[in-house]
Amino acid sequence: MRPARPSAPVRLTIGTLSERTGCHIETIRYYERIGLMPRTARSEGGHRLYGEEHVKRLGFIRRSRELGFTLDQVRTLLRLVDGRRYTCAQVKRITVEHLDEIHRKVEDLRTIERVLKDMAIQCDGGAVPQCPVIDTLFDQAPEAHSGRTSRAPRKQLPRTLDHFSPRA
Amino acid sequence: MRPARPSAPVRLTIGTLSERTGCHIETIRYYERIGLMPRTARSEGGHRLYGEEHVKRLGFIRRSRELGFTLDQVRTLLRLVDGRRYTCAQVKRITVEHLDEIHRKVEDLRTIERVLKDMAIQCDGGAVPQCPVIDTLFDQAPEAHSGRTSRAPRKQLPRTLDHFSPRA
DNA sequence: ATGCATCCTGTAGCGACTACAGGTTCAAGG
DNA sequence: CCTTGAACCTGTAGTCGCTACAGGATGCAT
Repeated sequence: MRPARPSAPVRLTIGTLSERTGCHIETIRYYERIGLMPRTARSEGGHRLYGEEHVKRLGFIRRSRELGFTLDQVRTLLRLVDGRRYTCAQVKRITVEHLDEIHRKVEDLRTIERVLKDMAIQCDGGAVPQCPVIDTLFDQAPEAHSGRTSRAPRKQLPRTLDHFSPRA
Repeated sequence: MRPARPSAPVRLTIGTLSERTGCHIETIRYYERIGLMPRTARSEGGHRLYGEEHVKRLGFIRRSRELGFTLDQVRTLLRLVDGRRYTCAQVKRITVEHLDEIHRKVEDLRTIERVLKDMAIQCDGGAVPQCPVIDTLFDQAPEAHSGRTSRAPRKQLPRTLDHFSPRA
């Protein structure tokens, strides 16, 4: 885990760091620009040079992103770690909050899945210019601010479209 | 459903259309700009004027969006409808494709949910600067292009982060 | 010396909106 | 007819998390 000879620090190029972490070069530079990764030492010609600590840090970021944390959440987590003044309670709060959001997304998507399935099941897939999906999309009015266009109670759909955008 | 007197067509302002459909004014103008909504007649002073057909069309768009179709998919659907040369088979194909993607997202999110839960469950939520979540995020290396940093088989996580971006 | 892979900075693009700034029009009340 | 203020107009920039260039400099092997 720890380098055999601390007197000869490993110097990695951005390409090597990219390979080691699976994170694109452009993304690494982007993370540096927005302050998630530190500005590193440079070679004479200005190329970035990294060490094992950067592999670790970038791994942390990437793993967090894989779990759906936003970069803002990652930033918060890293600040806590960097300051060494974090508590398990703080980290748990962020995690549980995020977990709640994931859960909500899953629920919403499953509702959408159900509605779409119901619609698709009525198609005969025929060559006729008539389709129950189109009819349903036209006739079931979306939630209006006011007005009573819908006559029958509809299946409850999520009010927002957040599942398809990066952030609420 | 149909207007009582076709000789006196209903003329709605963009604000009224917005209220009737629940779609923000800016979004309506945006849809016009990208060609999803037609350029309408204007008042003398240049204000947009809409009729019932626009309420219907915008409702279609909004409902489709609520079900997670992309604007590109909506555009395709509308083109089919507009040309009156669509078949049930075409529409069904688009729907089922979309359904598959929703299903994949649900699966991925549920995996993430499981992993996060496993992590959170190990926290005691204490005031100590030590947390299993942080440890896990640091130690479990993300998928690397090459290299054998991970020693134990990890839970399979989705390879991409598409669930958190608008489109693949 | 030469080639060429890799690196650099800076900017623009993606999707689907949202949020202004800075101006014009509309409709109602006096 | 005039004023007020809500509603409208256009155009541009910002959001998130990257990705994809363009146009050039560097690093290293031959």
